[in-house]
Amino acid sequence: MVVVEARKLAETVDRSGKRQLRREGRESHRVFDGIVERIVSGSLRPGAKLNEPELARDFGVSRGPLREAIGRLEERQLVRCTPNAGARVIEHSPEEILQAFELREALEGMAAGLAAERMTETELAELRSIYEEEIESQKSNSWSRNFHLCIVRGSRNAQIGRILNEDFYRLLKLWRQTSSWLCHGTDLTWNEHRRILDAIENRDGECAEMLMRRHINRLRLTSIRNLAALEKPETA
Amino acid sequence: MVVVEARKLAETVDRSGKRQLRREGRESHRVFDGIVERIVSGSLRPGAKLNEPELARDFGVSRGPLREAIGRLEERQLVRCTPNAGARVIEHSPEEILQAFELREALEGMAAGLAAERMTETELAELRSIYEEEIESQKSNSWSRNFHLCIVRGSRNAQIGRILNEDFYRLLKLWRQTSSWLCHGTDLTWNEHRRILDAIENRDGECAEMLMRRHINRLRLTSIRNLAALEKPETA
DNA sequence: ACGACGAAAAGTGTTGACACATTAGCGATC
DNA sequence: GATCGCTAATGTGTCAACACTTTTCGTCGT
Repeated sequence: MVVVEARKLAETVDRSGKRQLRREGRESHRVFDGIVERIVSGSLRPGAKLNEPELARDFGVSRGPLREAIGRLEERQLVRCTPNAGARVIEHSPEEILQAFELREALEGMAAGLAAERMTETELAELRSIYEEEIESQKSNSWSRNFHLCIVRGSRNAQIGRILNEDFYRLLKLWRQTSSWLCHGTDLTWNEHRRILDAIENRDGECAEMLMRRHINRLRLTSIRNLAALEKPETA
Repeated sequence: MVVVEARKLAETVDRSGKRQLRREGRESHRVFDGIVERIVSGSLRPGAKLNEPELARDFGVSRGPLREAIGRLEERQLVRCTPNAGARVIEHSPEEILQAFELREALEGMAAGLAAERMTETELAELRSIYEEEIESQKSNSWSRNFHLCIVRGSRNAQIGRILNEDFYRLLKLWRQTSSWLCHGTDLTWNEHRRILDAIENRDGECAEMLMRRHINRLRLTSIRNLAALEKPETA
């Protein structure tokens, strides 16, 4: 009896047009993407608390799908949960960020080597055009990612691509929000990119890998210097 | 009234000792681990459906935490969800598995190089004792992982370690359940391990990385040969 | 005034129920 | 006899409510 009552009530609410269930897949995905966006855009700073009732209200869902999304975020190392205290946006130490650059060196190095062997002529032309746009616009910040992205795609290795795209590049965007010492593109970048492009065009996998690893290692070392200068400002 | 009834019932159930809410963290973690165990042990075969009501009953939880666990599993690429059709254990093609070995080559190669520079004398002694146990027991299957694991730990890079431990090694265990063509340890393994150990003991990072990459690449190439032999059995 | 205690508020972890989708089973039709 | 359509059963996606925990804030005592 009670159940029937509840059901009738629910149906009435539905008929009134308050909210009909949509069939466009799962809400938890939308919420996941939304929270990722808030994190990498800086709207949710590292260390910030993820208030479940508030977020649920923001995204117009109940706490069920929201908690699903938070679980996914924790699995992706974007938030950390503490028992009975909820989730907070993860805070990475400089050491962890620099370790991630070692990881990136290994992955993008391998990717460049594979790309040199596996890229099609069409992809090669695209890579060259990306490089030329990069030079022209004199902006390596946003376009640099495209250059690297194009090479990773060309490696024909979805496993490596997934880690870089869905883990590293996402975190990089976040780190740039908060860590000013992280090395951005400089004049050196373009020359390094040119040499990498050249190696790939010559189908020289070994050389492409070496140059890519040097390129990323230089970014890491420069970041370390920036960090040291930041922590010891007496040299200024 | 109804609510009070439900509450009293719940309390009664609790008092009877059937199941009181524990404070040891979240159920979704336990369920996650449980399902991972079922997947890597072969109890849940690739392609098998994850029936939510059934699994919920098995683990003694409701579907809330269960769905949280499934979301985490999907994020870890252990299951794949299709809208309104639930989750199935992921099926990796041979190509994907072989790509993962390229990923492993990059990561473990880097890890070996870093380990050569960073391992303490204590860790080095441990690595040597693992190697010697491996020789003695003439079993590289189970111990090989320990040898590799020890090197990864010695690299002092938690980012690389996390991907290998929580992604690759977990999947490797699963793949070995279903893909007979995957290369296991052979006589060659011990000699390769010996040379890697030697390079690390000599603090020769470059050499350690090269040897580790060759080692893993050989596993990949041997697996490819096994696979080809399996698909073209006319040569037998 | 300041700190300890305790009640109220807010938040987290979990549950059972509901709306919609898919699937399986059955009978009618050709 | 096989196929198509309908119906019931099973399953997925979501929600609101509940139990317990943590935090907040007001009160009291010193």
